[in-house]
Amino acid sequence: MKRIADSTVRRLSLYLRFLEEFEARGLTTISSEELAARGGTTSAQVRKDLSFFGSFGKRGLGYSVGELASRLREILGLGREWKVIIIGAGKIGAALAQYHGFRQRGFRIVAVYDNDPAKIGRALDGFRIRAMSDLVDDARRDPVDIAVLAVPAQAAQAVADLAVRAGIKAIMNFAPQQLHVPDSVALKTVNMAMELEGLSFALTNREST
Amino acid sequence: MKRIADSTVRRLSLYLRFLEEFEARGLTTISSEELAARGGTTSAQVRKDLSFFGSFGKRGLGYSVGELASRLREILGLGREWKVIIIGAGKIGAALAQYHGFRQRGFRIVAVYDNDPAKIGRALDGFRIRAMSDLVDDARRDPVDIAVLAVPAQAAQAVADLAVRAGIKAIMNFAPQQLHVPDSVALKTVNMAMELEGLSFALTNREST
DNA sequence: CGTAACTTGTGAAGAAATTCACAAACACGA
DNA sequence: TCGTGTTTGTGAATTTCTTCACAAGTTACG
Ligand SMILES: NC(=O)c1ccc[n+]([C@@H]2O[C@H](COP(=O)([O-])OP(=O)(O)OC[C@H]3O[C@@H](n4cnc5c(N)ncnc54)[C@H](O)[C@@H]3O)[C@@H](O)[C@H]2O)c1
Ligand SMILES: NC(=O)c1ccc[n+]([C@@H]2O[C@H](COP(=O)([O-])OP(=O)(O)OC[C@H]3O[C@@H](n4cnc5c(N)ncnc54)[C@H](O)[C@@H]3O)[C@@H](O)[C@H]2O)c1
Repeated sequence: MKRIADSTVRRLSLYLRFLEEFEARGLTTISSEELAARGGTTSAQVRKDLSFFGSFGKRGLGYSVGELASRLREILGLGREWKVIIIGAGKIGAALAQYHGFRQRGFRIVAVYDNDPAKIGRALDGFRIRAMSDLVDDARRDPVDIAVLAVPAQAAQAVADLAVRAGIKAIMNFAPQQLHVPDSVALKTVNMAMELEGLSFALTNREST
Repeated sequence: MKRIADSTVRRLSLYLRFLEEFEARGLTTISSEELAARGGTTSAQVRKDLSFFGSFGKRGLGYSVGELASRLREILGLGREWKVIIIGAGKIGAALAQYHGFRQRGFRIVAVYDNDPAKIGRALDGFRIRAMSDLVDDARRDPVDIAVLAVPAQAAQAVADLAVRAGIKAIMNFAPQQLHVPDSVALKTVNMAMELEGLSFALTNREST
């Protein structure tokens, strides 16, 4: 199978979001043109993105909203539930643990970890915060799919190494730190300072043509 | 001037981060090769990225860490202080308001807004939470550069419109919602659920070659 | 049934981004 | 001063991504 670009996957997520909106409004079919308009892209792009995975539409008519949504869920691997742990019960970790938007999409937070003795054992939105020393055993007993890292930058690499050792296969990193993980582990880093710098660049270089 | 790709700007941010690390360690010169190794890219890429803005290196030697860092800061528009407001004093908004990593990089949070009467007037990390009705007047009196949106998705577009009306020139959006703003306003959306879906896709499609 | 109006799926063209590859510049040691 | 070993800056080649454009399929309707 051909390698699918990151940007394609990102757009598929977006399409799914729009389809769910349409579904909620009771619409049953949608054209690539309409889908493109919402997503700020072109109808050819939409069709090309989908064509990597098959042909889901009907010529002259468009796509069945429900069917395309469920095909996209399948493609994105959202048919199942993913087990997620959060490491670092600080400000960002707590916000994420309490955020219910993830569960709706099949990402179930199963535990929260921290290494601060003052936090371990305390409750956080229904979770009792667990010690880092429990992580490997816990994950061996009950495998975890994704680890969300919300620890300080200096600790991030060591924590990532531990997560890898615990058998975790994907990491979403919020620490402003470039992490190194084996190729077999999927990694995404969200660096908010970098996003702000992108805005700063845009503001600074607006006047020039 | 040629249009600079988003991915290029992103890498420049990254390079700057590494340079600051090197600077802290007291190193004075660095080669594109070393810079590339940290960033997971190639030396040619590094040199090409920089070449859009000038030639900052010395052949046979590499780049002066301090000088390149300050050139990058200039390019990214980090020479000045940017005024930032946070709209939505919920879990994510509070985490961001209390996060000191932004100020270090020249992004100064000047106010936090919310529309919940129970929250307005309360203190949040030194800020008194202000009412949405103050936003336009406040911003007219004392212009703001960037608005960070941390409100529920349903409210996001209306809040963005208000921010635009208040003269804000850049928006960083955390709501899982596609926003429409005039071309003159820079927009970045961080959608964490979409990032997770990217991991889900990677995990699902790992076995296939 | 025939035709008009749509819309998909996809090769081919075009644009953009990345990598290659090498001349030119420089440091340094003998 | 000369030769050796580096490393930059950049056109050219290559790869990747996006857009174009159109045949083919479908519906609607008289
Ligand atoms: N707060 C934000 O808005 C924000 C924004 C962008 C990025 N970040 C990044 O997210 C990370 C967390 O930020 P925060 O504001 O939540 O910080 P925080 O200090 O509130 O929380 C960090 C938590 O990690 C725990 N911790 C520290 N070392 C650990 C280790 N080795 N193992 C396990 N747990 C450990 C601490 O006990 C603490 O509970 C940081 O890297 C920060 O740069 C935060
Ligand atoms: N918490 C997370 O970890 C997380 C993660 C990803 C995305 N998000 C997104 O960030 C946004 C905020 O999430 P949260 O968890 O902080 O929610 P929250 O409910 O804790 O906070 C939302 C805040 O916005 C305020 N608000 C609501 N409508 C407003 C309006 N019209 N004008 C001004 N303020 C208004 C509310 O009073 C509240 O204080 C949501 O869109 C959410 O989907 C949150």
